[in-house]
Amino acid sequence: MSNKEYNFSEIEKKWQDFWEGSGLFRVNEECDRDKFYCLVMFPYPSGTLHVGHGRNYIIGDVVSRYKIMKGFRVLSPIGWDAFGLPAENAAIASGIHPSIHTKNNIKKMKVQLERWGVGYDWDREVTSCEPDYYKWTQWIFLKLFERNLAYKKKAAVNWCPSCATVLANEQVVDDLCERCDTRVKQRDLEQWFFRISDFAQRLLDDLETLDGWPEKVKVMQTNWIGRSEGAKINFKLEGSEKIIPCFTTRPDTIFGVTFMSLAPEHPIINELIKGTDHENPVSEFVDRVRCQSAIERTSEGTVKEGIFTGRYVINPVNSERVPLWVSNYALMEYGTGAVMAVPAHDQRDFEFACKYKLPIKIVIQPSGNDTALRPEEMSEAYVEDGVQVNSCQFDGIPNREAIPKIIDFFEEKGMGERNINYRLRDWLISRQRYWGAPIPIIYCDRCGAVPVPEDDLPVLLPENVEFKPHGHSPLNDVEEFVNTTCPKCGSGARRETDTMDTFVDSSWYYLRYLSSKDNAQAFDSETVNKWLPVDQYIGGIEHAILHLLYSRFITKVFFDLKLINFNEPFRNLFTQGMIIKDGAKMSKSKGNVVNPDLITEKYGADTQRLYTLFIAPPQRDAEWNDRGVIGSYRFLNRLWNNITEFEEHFKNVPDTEIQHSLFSKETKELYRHINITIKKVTEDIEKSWSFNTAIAAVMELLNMVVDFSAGLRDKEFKDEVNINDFNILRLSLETIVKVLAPFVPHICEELWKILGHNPSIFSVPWPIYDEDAIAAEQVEMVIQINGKVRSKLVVPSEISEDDLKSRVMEDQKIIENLDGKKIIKTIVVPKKLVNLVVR
RNA sequence: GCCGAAGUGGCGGAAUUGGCAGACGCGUUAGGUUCAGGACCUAAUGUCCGCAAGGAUGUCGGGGUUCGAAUCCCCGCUUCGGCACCA
Repeated sequence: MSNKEYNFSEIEKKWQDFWEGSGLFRVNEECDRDKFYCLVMFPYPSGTLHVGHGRNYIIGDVVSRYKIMKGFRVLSPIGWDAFGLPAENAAIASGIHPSIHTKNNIKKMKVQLERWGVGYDWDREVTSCEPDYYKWTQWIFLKLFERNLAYKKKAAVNWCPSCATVLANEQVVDDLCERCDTRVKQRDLEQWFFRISDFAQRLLDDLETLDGWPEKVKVMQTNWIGRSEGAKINFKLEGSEKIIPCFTTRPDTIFGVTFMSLAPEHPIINELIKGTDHENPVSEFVDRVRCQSAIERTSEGTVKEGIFTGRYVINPVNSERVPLWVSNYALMEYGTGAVMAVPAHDQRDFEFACKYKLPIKIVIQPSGNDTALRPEEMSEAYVEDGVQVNSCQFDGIPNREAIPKIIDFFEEKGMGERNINYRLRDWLISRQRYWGAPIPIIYCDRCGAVPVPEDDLPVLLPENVEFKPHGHSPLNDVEEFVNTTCPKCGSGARRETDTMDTFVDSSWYYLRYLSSKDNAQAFDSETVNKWLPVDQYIGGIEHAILHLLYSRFITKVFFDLKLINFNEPFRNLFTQGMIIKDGAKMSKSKGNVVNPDLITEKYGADTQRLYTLFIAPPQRDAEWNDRGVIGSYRFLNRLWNNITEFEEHFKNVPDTEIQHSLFSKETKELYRHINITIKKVTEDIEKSWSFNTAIAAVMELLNMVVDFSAGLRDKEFKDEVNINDFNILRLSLETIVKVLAPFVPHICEELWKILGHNPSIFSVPWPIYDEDAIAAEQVEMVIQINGKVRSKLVVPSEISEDDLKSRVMEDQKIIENLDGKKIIKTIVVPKKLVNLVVR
């Protein structure tokens, strides 16, 4: 056999041009055949892609091409998440305008994507920084503003000093900026928010409908939304008509309240202390605590601190006077900003009470009361279940049962009500940066914040801007941008100079692909309703909360606006694992980036694709091994050489139907394995996306074909048996080429031609296997004695149990091993094994 | 602390209604081919004992269920991810 290396660069270019020219991936949205919307998360144009990024696009391409062969009309679009900080930071550093920088990067990355042979409908390309895209991002803002889902408020927000902008909660990880790892600070600023917290329950409920999502992502979103059930209880302020409500998940502990904690930001504090002896110390405490960052305030290790206000509230159930404190562990953003403190049954309250010598009152005792709790002996709060004590009419009831009863009691007496709280906060969407979609709002002294009329969209980003990181948007300094007239009253007014979080851009792009060139609307409802939800979404786990939660939210808003008829954007989600190099995630700063261009140059795109798929199951992280690439390259060359050496025969030997009656033992076995392989590959793709094992199965088949073809080499195919043998070889090679086509499309197109067919292999239906051919006539069975393998027997697969047993007893090795011992039990697993239990 | 995932040769990984552990590939070793290198071909390759035939042992550790456990149950350990002063 020849050992040439195939000319991948010529072949790959040729077929990439062919697919582009023949419009393999161009899809007419009017088409009503079986549709399949396959979507990969669109990239941020950072400049270059590494092999780790490649995994995402390669997986998406495998799915698209497989579905095409299965007869689906596949929509596979791509675009660019093109607004964002890196381009602007580059502008500050180098003076190159972000739009130039971004366009250059897009050009480079597009070449990379094409070189991988990943197929897209480029006619649908969207770029989020282009006015014809961000016009509609602004339109979406207006729609939310109309429905009061976009609003401005002053709040303590996360400020990244390095990025010189505010960040959403989701973009702060362990008190660090998700982008640049700088420690964020708390600042009181007036900012724009989207009311995502109004959708908390729906976002939670609909997770249950997402059967095609990884459990892990659903758990993460559930945690992030953080629902807790409980009650809101009204405490009267002593000496006032005022009520201070507080939220609790443990209304069963209401009789154990011994103090109340207010968040330092609580608006009532000032009036509580005004003119009293407590005014100065409490104010000082409040000011000091408010300077701390969120993490200093809220981490578990932080020492609890507080100060007495001098005032009391009244516990509604027993009229006890409850001292009112301000403490650093009460958060204004959660619940009502006031905590009813039960030191006996809450660890935080317990620590606080110990520190300030506040009373501890037990209201729940462990059941089986041999070990009754006593306050003076407690070293930590008792947070387990038990039986109510010191709780008047509720005494003796198990606390879990008491909860609804106590809430009913509150509701009857007007003391409080059922209540649910969520951890999810509203989405902070304004950014003090240039390179984003301007928020379409105009401030007028007379009319307030006025939305830009739809007809005036887009609010264009001015081109000539000075780039400096100074903590307010560079747009502030552009007079002709800022100064405008009020759309309502016509008097002089100023534009909003903040831009939108880029996650707003990416929260709706999957809709725009369906009408990327439509100048009259963001998307066409009818078309979108036909093609969405997305059948398969593929992307990184890092978006488990951010992008995927925001997109679900925006989809629900559109649903409410009756713009779309579906509630969830992505029916199936696949999160691929990271490619690791030298034990770490690839990054420029670590210098462990593997450049795909070098791999493609040396071995070709198909090799890179094959290795990326073969390296590990796609959902798992995998270590990139440069040596491993060569194995994939060898395999493709082996396949190439085994087909091309018979090229003449494929032309000359008539391609007659295979005659089963002419099968020899070898041909029958090969025919059987052809069918086994089709089955295995199909099931691996369909059921579990186990591309690595699918490819391994094809490798096994090729190994078998290589052995088989050795016997046919140099033969002339003249008699009937000969021709039949050759056509089995032909069938096996054609099958290999077909089932490999989604993985390594270029070489398969070329080999399909060499096998004597017209292009394209993607117009060929996915092969179907013959179930009957898979059944073997003979099987090898393992013979065990006491669970240890002692012999193996080849027997007819339909052998009777009696025949099998007598064959076992005649086996020389078994006779030796039995050594006269007594057989107590015989276990027979048909077609697999026989186990003799002996003593 | 709570929730979740994972742990198998020198390496990536395979095997799940419980039934031959290590498919496939990398690496390594030996041989062939080659002026040479690479490439290619053939064979071997978990560990230990043995010239061999063969035997023992082996899937993070310890128990258990079973004729039989990588797989099921219990108790631990390690790694990774999420949440974490959210009342």
